[in-house]
Amino acid sequence: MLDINFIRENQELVKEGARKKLIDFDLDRLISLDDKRREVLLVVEEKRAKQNKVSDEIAQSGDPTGQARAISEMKELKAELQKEEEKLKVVMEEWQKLMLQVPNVPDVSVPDGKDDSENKEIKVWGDKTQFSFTPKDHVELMTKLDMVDFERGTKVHGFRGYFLKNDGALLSWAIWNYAMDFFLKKGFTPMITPTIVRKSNLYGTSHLPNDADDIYKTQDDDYLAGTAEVPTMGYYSDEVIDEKILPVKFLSFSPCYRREAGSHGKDTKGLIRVHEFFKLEQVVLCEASHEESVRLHEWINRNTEEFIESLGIPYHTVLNCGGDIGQGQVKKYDIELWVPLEEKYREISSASYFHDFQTRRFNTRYKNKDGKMQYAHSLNCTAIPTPRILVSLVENFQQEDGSIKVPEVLQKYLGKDVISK
RNA sequence: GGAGAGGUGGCUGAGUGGUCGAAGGCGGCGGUCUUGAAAACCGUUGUGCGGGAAACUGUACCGUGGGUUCGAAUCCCACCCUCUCCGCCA
Repeated sequence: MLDINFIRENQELVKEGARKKLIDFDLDRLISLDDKRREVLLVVEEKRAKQNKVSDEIAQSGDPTGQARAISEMKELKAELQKEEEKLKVVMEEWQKLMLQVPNVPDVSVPDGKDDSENKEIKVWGDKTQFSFTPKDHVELMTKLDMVDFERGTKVHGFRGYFLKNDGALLSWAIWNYAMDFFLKKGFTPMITPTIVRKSNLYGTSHLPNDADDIYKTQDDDYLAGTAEVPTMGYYSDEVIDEKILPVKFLSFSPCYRREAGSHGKDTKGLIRVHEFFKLEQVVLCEASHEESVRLHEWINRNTEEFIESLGIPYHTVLNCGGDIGQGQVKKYDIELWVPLEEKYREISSASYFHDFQTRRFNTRYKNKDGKMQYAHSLNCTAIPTPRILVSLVENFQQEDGSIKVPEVLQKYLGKDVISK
C-alpha cells in the first residue's frame, strides 16, 4: 500500500510505475474518489463537532426546557449526519478496494519489458556444464537412483505429486542443514513458521487480493502460505518494534503450497514446478531508508549467490523487468540455475525489496530517534528451495554411469561423496 | 466437540450512559538530589486523519461490524479472537 498523500503528490510517477509493471490501474478514478472522500469527511467531521459540542452543553445545562429544545434540534442534525456517514461509507469501500490495488513504484533501474523473457542478465557465474557423454534429465537420473517416485506421488497426491526417498530425501536434509549453517553465520535468526495463515497476512504481503487463484484455502477460511515470507512478515504486524533491533534478519523455514493455477501446461514433469515444496527464506525488516533497503537487497541476493557458488552450480542473475515484477516490489533480482537438459537457466531464487509497501499493510512500525513513527522497510529473498534445487544439482553433477557427484560442501552433511546404486 | 471466563493505552489494571482519550501502578522521557549510579521525590508521557508557520485545534480510535440514544468504553445484536477446564489427538 502506498500513502494516499504520496499518491496524490506523485500521480505521474505512480502512473508511470503502473505502466512499467504492465498493471492496469485507474489512478484518476482513485484520485476523484479521494477528492470525494475528503469532501464528505469534512462535512461529517463538522457535523460531529457540532453534535459533540451540543451534547456537552446538554449534559451541563440545568435547564430542562433548554435541554429538550437542544435534543430535538440534535435529532435533526443526527439524521443529516447519518446521511453523510452513509455516503462516506460507500466512498470508503471503493476507496479501500482501489488502494489495495495501487502498485508500488518500481526503481528507475528496473528495465521495461513484458515478461521474464525480457529480464536483463546482470551476472553469469560458472561455465555451462559440458558432458563427454549423453546426459540424462533429473527425472530419469533420480528415478533410476530411486531418489524420487513420481508415479506413486501422483497416485497419492495427484498431479505434480512426488515422493523423495533414499538419497533424494537425505540430500534434501543435507541441503537444509548446510543452508542453516551457511546462513546463520551471516547473522540470521532461524525460524520455523506457521504455514496456515489468516487472510490478513496475505493482504499484508500483497499476495491478496490479486493472486487469489494461486493460493490454497481451508474450510475455516484460512490460507496455506506459498512462502514463509507471509507468516514471517506477519510476525511483527500491528506492533511498534524497537528501533534498536533493526535490521531484523529472519531465516524462515516452511513448507510452501501453491496451486499453480494458470500454469497447467508448464513444467508438467519433474521437480521444477510442484504444488508442495520446502523453502528457506530470508526476510529482513530495516529502517525506513531507501539506501538501507538497497544495501540489504544487494546483500540478501548476494547471500544466495554465494550459497549457490559454494555448491558449484552454474547460474546467472537477472534484473527483472517491469512486467515480471509484483505489485508491491520496487526491484527484483532472480537467480537462475543452469539446467543442462533444458539448456536453460531456471529460477531458484528471487530477491525483492518493498520500501514500506508491505509494512503499511501489516502496520509494522518503529519510533525513530526523533520520536517519529515510521513504517519499517521490508525485503525478502529465497535462501534455498527444495526440491527444485535438486533438479540442477543432479543434472549438473551427473556422471556417465548415472551416479551423481555430491558437491564438496554437502559431503559431510550427506555422509558420502557420490550417489550411486 | 462440550463447558466457562475474557478482550481497555508499551505493559498491568480501574472504569456500567454525559468534560473519559480514559484513574492508579509499572515502564519510558525530563528534572531535583549525588563525584557517578541506584533509591526517593517532582514533572511529563498514545496513534491516525484534517486545519494551522507555530502555539494549538477539529475528528476518529477501549477486539470487529451493526443498533439504541441528543450523547456509548459503558446498553442491545452479530461476528472475530484469546485464555481455562473436560474430551479427542501427533
